[in-house]
Amino acid sequence: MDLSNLNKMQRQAVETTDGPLLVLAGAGSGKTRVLTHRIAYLIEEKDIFPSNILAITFTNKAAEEMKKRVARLIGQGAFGMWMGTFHSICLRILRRHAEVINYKSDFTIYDVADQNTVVKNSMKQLEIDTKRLNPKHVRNVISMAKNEKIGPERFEEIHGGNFKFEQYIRIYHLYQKTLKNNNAMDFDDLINKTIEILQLDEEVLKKYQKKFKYILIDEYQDTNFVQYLLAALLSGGHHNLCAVGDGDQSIYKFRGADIRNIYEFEKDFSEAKIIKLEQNYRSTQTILDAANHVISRNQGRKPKNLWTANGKGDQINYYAAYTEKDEANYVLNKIEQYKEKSYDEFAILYRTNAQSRNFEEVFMKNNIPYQIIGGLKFYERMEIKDVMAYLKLIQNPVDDIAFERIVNVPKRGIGKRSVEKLSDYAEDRGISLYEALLEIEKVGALSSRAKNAFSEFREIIRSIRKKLDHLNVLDVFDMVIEKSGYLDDLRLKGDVQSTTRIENVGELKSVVTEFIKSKENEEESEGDLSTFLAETTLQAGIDTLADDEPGVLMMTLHSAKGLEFPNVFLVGMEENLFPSFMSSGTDEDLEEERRLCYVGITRAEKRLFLSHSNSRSLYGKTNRNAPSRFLDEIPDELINIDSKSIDSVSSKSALKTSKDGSFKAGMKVKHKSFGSGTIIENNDGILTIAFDGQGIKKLMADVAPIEVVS
DNA sequence: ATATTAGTTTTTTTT
DNA sequence: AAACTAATAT
Repeated sequence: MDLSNLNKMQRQAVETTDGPLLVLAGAGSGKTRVLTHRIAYLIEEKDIFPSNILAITFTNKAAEEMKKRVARLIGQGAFGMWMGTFHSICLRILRRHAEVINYKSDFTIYDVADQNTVVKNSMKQLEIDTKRLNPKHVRNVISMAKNEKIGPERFEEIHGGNFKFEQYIRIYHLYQKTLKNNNAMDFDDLINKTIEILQLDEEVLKKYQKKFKYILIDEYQDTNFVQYLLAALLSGGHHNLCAVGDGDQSIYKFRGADIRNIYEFEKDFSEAKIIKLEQNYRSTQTILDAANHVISRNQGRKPKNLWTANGKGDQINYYAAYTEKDEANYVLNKIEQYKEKSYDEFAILYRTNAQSRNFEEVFMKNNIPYQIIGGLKFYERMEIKDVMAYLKLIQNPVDDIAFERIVNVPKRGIGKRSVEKLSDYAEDRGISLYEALLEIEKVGALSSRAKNAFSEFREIIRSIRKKLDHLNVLDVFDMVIEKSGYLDDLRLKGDVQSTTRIENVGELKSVVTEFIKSKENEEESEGDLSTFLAETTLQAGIDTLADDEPGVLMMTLHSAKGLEFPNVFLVGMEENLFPSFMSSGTDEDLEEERRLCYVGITRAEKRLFLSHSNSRSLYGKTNRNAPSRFLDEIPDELINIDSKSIDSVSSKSALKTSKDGSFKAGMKVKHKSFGSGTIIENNDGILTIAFDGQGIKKLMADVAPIEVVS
């Protein structure tokens, strides 16, 4: 095993194979390189079977990438090695041992939207007003409890008698019961239930402890309590647990991640060794200096000394935009200025998904290829959720959430009232909606007309389910489309939106086709419907990144974790936006925002561009935000101030005057009451003008009292 | 049962 | 500004 291209610390991290090991890996310090070499080293030098290794990554994409790199190192695939996210690893265990906790192994996974529906339905049943108590908030309370391994009973023990919590307790109980009845698990259950299996069944625990002789966990700073618990359980016999992470990059507190996991690793695992990787290979000295200065403001951190042998490189560019459009144009101009080979050398990182729109518009207008990661994900679109609900119901007929979603989609004359009647019938008998549907004739409350409509729906599902054993996923998909009449209905509507939806359903079909192709060489059970449904539900935004379609990448700072790009734009560096107004409450929240900023800065290899906009619209209102405090935390000498280059506005798309060609961006003008200012944009005769000391106004060119000064 | 309208609510980040 | 919800009309 050739370790000559590793530095001393990296090599130590590879060779310290036994016992608990924490690798504190600063940004860009070659962490993935260490992990892949470590796995290769275990296999080649220590003669460990790949099947005895478990490696947990943060995204499926990272797992795929790492598998490839290990294969390259050892000259063949590491067959039998378990590598994936906590959720996908747990899923594999759950499918095998679901019976231990009285679940059927073909359970459905509920995503956040499904969870919200369950919470809402539960609240309705309990007659709790969803106006007075936000279901999304309740979902979060439940999820946070689960992250701490607190089930409904324990939750009641802790909070019982507390008036404020009475409702949470009742909802949580019903929520969990509903999931069980629907043979479904939410994201948190995947981990919790796996732990339950291991705790309940000594033999299963022993089996996996014996199997996973070496365990590696990446991004350890973003694990939560139950994930820590799982790691501790699995490594219980041998303690060969290698955790890799960086406390300064912990950015998932809102999801239950606990930064203490990494800070207290030594306490949790006795005789743990700690290795620090402090040499950065990614960024220029300038970029690293900026990052170090920003993160040093955090009080609750363990100091470290991240350094690089790279040269100083370019200064960091800073631009104060007038408007969001101006900011987008600035980015566009810089991309054209610095582009070498391909557009994927650039990434635009922002705090919130909504910010992608302005950039998208500018790129579209100028024919620049781009990819947006995350946002409204493919699988969250209405039509995709509809078709998936058909598949889910066929796979798991007791899934009432899926049932209710599609019972009248496309419209077949089954109204709300009829579903309620069916639901009452089912509830009285303690059966699922589908089971009630099977005996629809016996549901007295329904009119014969409603019964007919219901039995039409029943035949769609039943006929496909009957043949399920002989069909592959693609066949099922085709039958769903055909029998449900879903596409026919969309075609009939014929509007633009329906056309897009038809295209999306078509794209889902190619996803199915791809899925079948990718599982050709696997065991039969790996390519079945329940695997397809689970894999798509557990997909991260970044997992959909297409490497073969080079374009400017746009994503949130969260999605950018673990990635690197030659040129990075950190946009929307404004107070209230970044740091977010939601997190300006406590120091702890603010420190997490600062870590997010640190993550953003350290994604950049060569150049970093920081920008903010004087005006920004949110909620249909235009706001003015001060520049982000994080900008002040970067030393001035590292920064080059890009002039408020009016050129950047005028050179491209912004200035195509049609109504009044006499007003151009950059012109100094005078207004009767607002005084002097500069034209930012002339959009079909609507002028955007930055008035000195008066802010930005929009005025009509042909009626406003404006005169050109120069 | 469904289409239309008016009123309301929302965006922080995600497996 | 867009998307969701509830009330009202067809």
